[in-house]
Amino acid sequence: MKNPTLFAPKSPHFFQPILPGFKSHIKIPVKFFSKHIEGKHEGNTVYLRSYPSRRTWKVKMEGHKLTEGWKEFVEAHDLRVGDFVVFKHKGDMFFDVTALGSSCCEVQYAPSCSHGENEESDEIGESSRKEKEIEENIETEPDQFSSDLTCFSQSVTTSNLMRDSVGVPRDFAKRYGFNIGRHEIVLMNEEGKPWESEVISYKSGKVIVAGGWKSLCTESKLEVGDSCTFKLLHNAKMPVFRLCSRLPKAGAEARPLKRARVQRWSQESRSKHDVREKIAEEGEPSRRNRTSNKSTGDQGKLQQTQSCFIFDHVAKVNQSVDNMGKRQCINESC
DNA sequence: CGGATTTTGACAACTGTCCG
DNA sequence: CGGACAGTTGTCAAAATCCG
Repeated sequence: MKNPTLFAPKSPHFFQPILPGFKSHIKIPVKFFSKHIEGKHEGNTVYLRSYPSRRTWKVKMEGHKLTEGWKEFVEAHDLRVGDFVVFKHKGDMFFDVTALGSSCCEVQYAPSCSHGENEESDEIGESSRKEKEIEENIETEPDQFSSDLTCFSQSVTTSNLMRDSVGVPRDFAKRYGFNIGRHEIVLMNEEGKPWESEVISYKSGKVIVAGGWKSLCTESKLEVGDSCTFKLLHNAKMPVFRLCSRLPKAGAEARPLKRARVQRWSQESRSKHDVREKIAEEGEPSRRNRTSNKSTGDQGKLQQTQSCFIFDHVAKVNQSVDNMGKRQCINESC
């Protein structure tokens, strides 16, 4: 399935999602690091350049982590959880950096007076980001979702993991027509990794997302008791349920939110989970804990389908990069 | 190749919780 | 307190896989 029209980019790229705890450091993918950096460059400093700031940021590299100076870069560019950052290696440890919002589009910065005027300055200005992406800043302000009708929250439970399916709130399902029939969708984690899935409605009125859930939880390190929020994106061929926020067990418990119809943090199930999780930990006699002996074959199929979606996603990122003026293939993913 | 076995998907019933 | 809703669990059928 090699496309002869594709070729390796002159400037190797990698991209990284902005995840909780991102301010202290960001990791360079090991593969990228060993291929393009390790042994090829002396010193432990990298230089980050960004289009909006038009200045160069000096960041310390410890192992394959960017540490000192990264925080300043993050703050200057108002990077938030759910964003993606594309690093284009221009050589000599210089990276052109592009920030993509959680909608997979390039982050727009208000044309502040800092542009041009600040070119010589060390300050980028406020970088006040255009608030056209309403799903931003999800980790620190979960309440903002309560007004965002394109979002819904669910908890990770032993049951939904076991069945590889997760419920969809009725109101949400109704609003977007998922309450009738079956709908192919894409589940996507914070890093943009997609899983083919389906929304299925039952006669009883229950609506579930079937398939991909377990894989997403595994890949995204979501554990039983964690609560996560999905945002519906309609900008693709099929609806995308993108994981845009997560609350670990402890954090979730600390939020006594009132029950809401669509936007809820599933407080009730959380308390249930506490009990059930203990049972699970002590060895739940699961009625469906038989291990699949066909998993290998199915995984092969799954990987094939996933790779198509990943390709789509990379293409999307490419497009955003392209918008900056130069088209490059991203062949170094994390 | 075909029967036996295992796995998975689909649905309904049950149960607990919340809100009006 | 009852209705609505969501999570869990039981059951069954179909599909997939194994194995002689």
